[in-house]
Amino acid sequence: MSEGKVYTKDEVLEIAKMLIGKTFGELNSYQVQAELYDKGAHGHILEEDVFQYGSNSRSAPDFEEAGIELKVTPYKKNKNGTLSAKERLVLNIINYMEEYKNTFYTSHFWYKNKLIEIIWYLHEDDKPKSDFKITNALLFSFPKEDLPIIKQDWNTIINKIKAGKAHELSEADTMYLGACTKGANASSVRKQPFSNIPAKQRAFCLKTSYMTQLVRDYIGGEHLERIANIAPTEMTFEDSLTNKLKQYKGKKVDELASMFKVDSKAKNLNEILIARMLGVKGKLAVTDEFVKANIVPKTIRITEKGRIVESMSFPTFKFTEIINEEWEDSKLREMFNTTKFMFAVFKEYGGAYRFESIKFWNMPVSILDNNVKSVWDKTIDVIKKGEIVNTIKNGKRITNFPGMSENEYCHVRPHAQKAIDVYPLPVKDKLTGLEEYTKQCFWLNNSYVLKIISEE
DNA sequence: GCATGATCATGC
DNA sequence: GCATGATCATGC
Repeated sequence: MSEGKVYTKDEVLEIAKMLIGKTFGELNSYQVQAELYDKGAHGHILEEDVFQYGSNSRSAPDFEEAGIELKVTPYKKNKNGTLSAKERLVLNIINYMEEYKNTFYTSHFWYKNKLIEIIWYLHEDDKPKSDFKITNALLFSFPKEDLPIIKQDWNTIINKIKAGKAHELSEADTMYLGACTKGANASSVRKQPFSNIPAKQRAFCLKTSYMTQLVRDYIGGEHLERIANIAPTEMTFEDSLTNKLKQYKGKKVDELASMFKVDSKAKNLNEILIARMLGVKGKLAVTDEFVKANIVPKTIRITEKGRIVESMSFPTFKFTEIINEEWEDSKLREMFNTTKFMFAVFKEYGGAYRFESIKFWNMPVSILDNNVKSVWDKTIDVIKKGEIVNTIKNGKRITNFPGMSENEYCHVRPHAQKAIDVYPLPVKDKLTGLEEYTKQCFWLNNSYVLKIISEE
């Protein structure tokens, strides 16, 4: 914002209200600008804060007197009719050298973002931007049930800076408030206070998953079940869940099933049991907290011999799409970079599987950008060269895709209903002449998952 | 026993 | 009909 009028809170809200129902094209018109100007809204505000998405570099909130930060952000309608945020909501840049000196309530983050006027517009793929329409405005402050988690997230980020690990920050470290990269490119780095290693420039953000649920809640009126009796005040969210589950440690699966009156033949029995142990009636994966934080629950069984039998699968990739991706914004990197996992461990001893513990985990950026990337690189190389099948032995096609024995962390393997369940190939496979191939996906090695579970 | 290709089962 | 989480089958 430049020189000029000081706006009160009411005036800001009035301006926002007048924007609803207008397209960006209309906002650009002289007539609408004049109309808004008459009603007390300075045309300049629209120009700088609506059209430029409030991207000023001031440290104060956009409307300093009113204490309001203005954000304009897109959402979209999915094919199945649901709504989703199109992006994370990027907030202020994290000043590594200064922010750690504060407490949450004296932080720069809180000063700038405690009150945000969120203006939503509907993004439609097939339309020019000038036709996108502003549909909703909300004066947003963090809901009291979310605030404890936001505080923890802020602390998690600050603690990593204090530990000299700003360069290891990942958006998936936290639940709602993330530290996302922000800069012209990956080489936008800055100094950090407790290490000589330059760290990527990052900004606080409300994660895409958080914004999606906010859109569904506020615009769509869809509310989700919250995890019962969990009030993460002093304890972290993970600790409060762990604490709640402690009483069930060592209980046999069938004991738990009868305790919670769950049909013990259910295929996803262990998943249901974890939900019930936490007091959740529906699915744990669609609780308010898990959805907002993009936490994916995975149940894991450890055999009597201390082994996880199966590796962990992920969605299939399309051969024709993956070869056109850049690693930095590839689907695989995006998934591991924004997803937190909750491993629920069941251990076999005394002749039965028993509940053991849970563990939250997200992939360290260094493993993602080195080891996982190399598997991804090799996969693309194999597809591009048309060298998928190496040999055929006993009717089975032995592939050149990176296998489990080549990499400590992950591998590529079929993931389909049948071998004939295929995706097209961009390049004909040299040995077989095939133009399509059995669907594949990236798997986390069972040995790696075991290592994660075993780490203190 | 384990790596790897292949397939099952469920739910949307 | 297919995505996804889960699991089977076989040969080295």
